[in-house]
Order: sequence, then structure tokens, then C-alpha cells
Amino acid sequence: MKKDLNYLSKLQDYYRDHRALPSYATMAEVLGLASKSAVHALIKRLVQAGYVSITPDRRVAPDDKFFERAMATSVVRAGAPGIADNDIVDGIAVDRYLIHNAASTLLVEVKGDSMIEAAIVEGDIAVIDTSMTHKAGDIVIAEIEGEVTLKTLIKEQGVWALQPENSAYEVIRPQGEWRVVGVLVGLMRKYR
Amino acid sequence: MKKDLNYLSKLQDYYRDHRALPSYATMAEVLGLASKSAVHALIKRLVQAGYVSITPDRRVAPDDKFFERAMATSVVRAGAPGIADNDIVDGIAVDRYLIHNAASTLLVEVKGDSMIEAAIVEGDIAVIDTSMTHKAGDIVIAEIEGEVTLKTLIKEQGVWALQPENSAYEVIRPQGEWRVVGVLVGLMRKYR
DNA sequence: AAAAATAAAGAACTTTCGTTCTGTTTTTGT
DNA sequence: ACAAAAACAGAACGAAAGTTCTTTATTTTT
Repeated sequence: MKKDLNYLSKLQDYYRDHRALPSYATMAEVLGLASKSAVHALIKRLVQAGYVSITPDRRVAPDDKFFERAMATSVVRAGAPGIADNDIVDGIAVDRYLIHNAASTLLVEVKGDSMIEAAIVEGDIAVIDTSMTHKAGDIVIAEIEGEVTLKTLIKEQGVWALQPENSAYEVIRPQGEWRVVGVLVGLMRKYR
Repeated sequence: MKKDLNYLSKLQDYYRDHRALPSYATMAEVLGLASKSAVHALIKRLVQAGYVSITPDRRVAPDDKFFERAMATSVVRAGAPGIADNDIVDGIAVDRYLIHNAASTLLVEVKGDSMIEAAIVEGDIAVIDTSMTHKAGDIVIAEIEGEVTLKTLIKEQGVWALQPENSAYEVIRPQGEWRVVGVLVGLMRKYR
């Protein structure tokens, strides 16, 4: 069991270099084992422990716990109150946090200050899902006569309208052609 | 070429679900292709384009560009059925956009409303770089007597202080032991 | 130290892998 | 619209895949 974590870290190294886990044969090579069956047993244990899982076509893929070590290296003292679990600081995990469906996801940079009371400011990147059905209360990207805008979708007496989250702006009640491009599902912002 | 990006996004979806890319046979299944040779040709093109690469034991692994998401400009042509293609300016990799150095990055969930005027609200995930040197004006995570807090770092007559971005709160002038854990470099938020 | 449990080696086996080739269909460019 | 180019289907093939089983080493427990 103790030794397994040693094997695991070698697999983590391999994964970091290649973004994929290899076959049992090359795993044996990487781990210094002489037989595939030993690897087979090892993987069985790692699956049991939740570090890796097996894909439908029998490939070994990293599971949630697989990424834990990457964070253990961060210098900050562990157990600090309020500090979130670190195992999310992995590229894939961050990506997964914000994006549900790659094919229907669109990133749009926010312009203006019309959503400032919703804590959305100029320069923010809005993560938009274009496949999601919208409902009242959602923040959406709408296209009105060729203009694209980010607003809160509301319903006034059964009629859709777009509400800025800034008391200096008026509610938009589209007259002509308009449509909802997608629903806001995430937001990201960069400092410095 | 146009269709390849469609295939790519299906592979991205598969990767999201399994954290690994499958064999050519199941790729064909996922992509709706009837032959492995078509997949073989597709992968060749995707390697050429830098989306994926081949591991030493001939597995398909995601490359840098694989994690990029479509970034649209804020203006869309009127009457277009979707965001027009030439409005897609570039790809952004979400992880690399927010995280520079995974080893020194920390994610902290924001509690309270003390930074609301900086458009940071409860539930937001703050991306913190612990290796970066802090300077006045930075938003930082500070640890004061065991408590962790997110505030703007300021200097008052040569003395460091922590300023909430909420006029209802007072400036914090730490007396005892305290330190800056890291500097805010990014922010992410999830809706729905 | 002996016994029991676990880990690794090694060989054998079936399935599936990626590759290649040829021929057909679809798309693209003029 | 036609010709050229690219994309796809389908079959065939050797290499490599994961699995299983038996035997030997190594660790752990008593």
C-alpha cells in the first residue's frame, strides 16, 4: 500500500508529460516492473482506492484523487481555514468547473458597466452555453438587431424583457427581431 | 477543415467525461464515423493542427490547443443564425488564462460581502498566486491571527493595511502576527 | 520463526489495437 | 458544371492490448 503511492507518483509524472496514461506494458517499464500482470494488479488497487478509473474501452484514466499530489506541493500551509480544497488546481479541473459542454460553449468578453450590480464588470470573460434553455432570472447573451448584449432575462406580464443590473440603465423591451444566444453559466476575470 | 472542429468538440466532450481519449474504434463510434481509417486520417489532421499528439505508445493525447475555447467578439452580424465564424477571434485555454503556475496557485472560495464593490461576491473562487510579490493596490489573501481574508492591500504612511471594498467595513490595520498568503490573479464564478 | 497474506514474474490466450491499402463518395475550386 | 482534391468506407494484417492462471518472492502477522 505504501509502495503503491510511489508507483502512483510515477504515473502522475508520466501523465504530466503526456496528458495521458500509457498501456500496461509501458507502465511496467515506467514503474520498473517486469510483468504486465503486476501492473494489472496495481491498477486494480488504484481503482479501488479511487485514484484512477477504467474507461469503457479499458483504458486507464485519472480519477479525482489522482490530482491531489500536484497541490500538496504548494507551499502554503495546509489546513488554513477557508482555503478550498486544492485538488481543483489542475488545468482540467478548472476547465471542467466552468464548462459543461465544450461544443456549445462560447466565451464572450464583457463590455460596459450595465451589469455592475451583478458583480460583472468590463473585461470579464463570460462563459456562455448556447444549448441551454433560458428561463426568467437567467443572465443571458441576447442579440437585438445585430447588437449583442449581456442582461438579465425577465418576464413582464408574460413578455420577455432584458434588465440591466445597473440602476442607471433602463429595462430593454425588444420590439423587432431578437433572440437569446445563450445562457451565462460562468465568469472569469484576470488580475494583473 | 470546418468539420474537423466539430469532431474535435466531440472528442473534447469525451475527454471531459473520461479524462482520456479513446481508441480509434470507439472514436469512430463517438464521432459517427463508420471506419477506423477515417478516424486515423482525422487524427493525423488534428496532430498537424496541434490539437492532439501521439504518445510513445501510440495513444492519442490532448495537446495545448485541445483545451482552447472559442472566444467571440462582442458584436455579431445581424440576421446571422449563430455567432458568425469570423467573429471567433481566438481560442482561449481556460486553465492557462487563469493559472500561470499550478504549483504556486491556490483556490479560495470567497465568503462574505466585504469585496462587493470590487465586483467580488460570496461564492466566487479566487485564484491566488502564492509566489508573486505583493504591492500596494493588489488584492491579496492575508492571514491574520489564523483568519484568512481577501482584501485590497494598501499602504498608510508606510504601514501596510487591508482595505475592504465595501464602504460598510473599516480598514483593517493588523497589530499582531499577519502575512500575505498570495496575490489575487484571477477569479471565477459559476452560475446555475 | 513459522504461517498467512500480499506482490511480482512469467507464459499463454483472445481480443482489440493502429496501420495500410483500394475503391467510393463527398466536398472544394475554378 | 466539371475536374481535382479531400474525406470516408471497408477489409485485411501484424503487433500490441488487457486478462487469466500458475508459480515464485516478498511482506506482514501471529
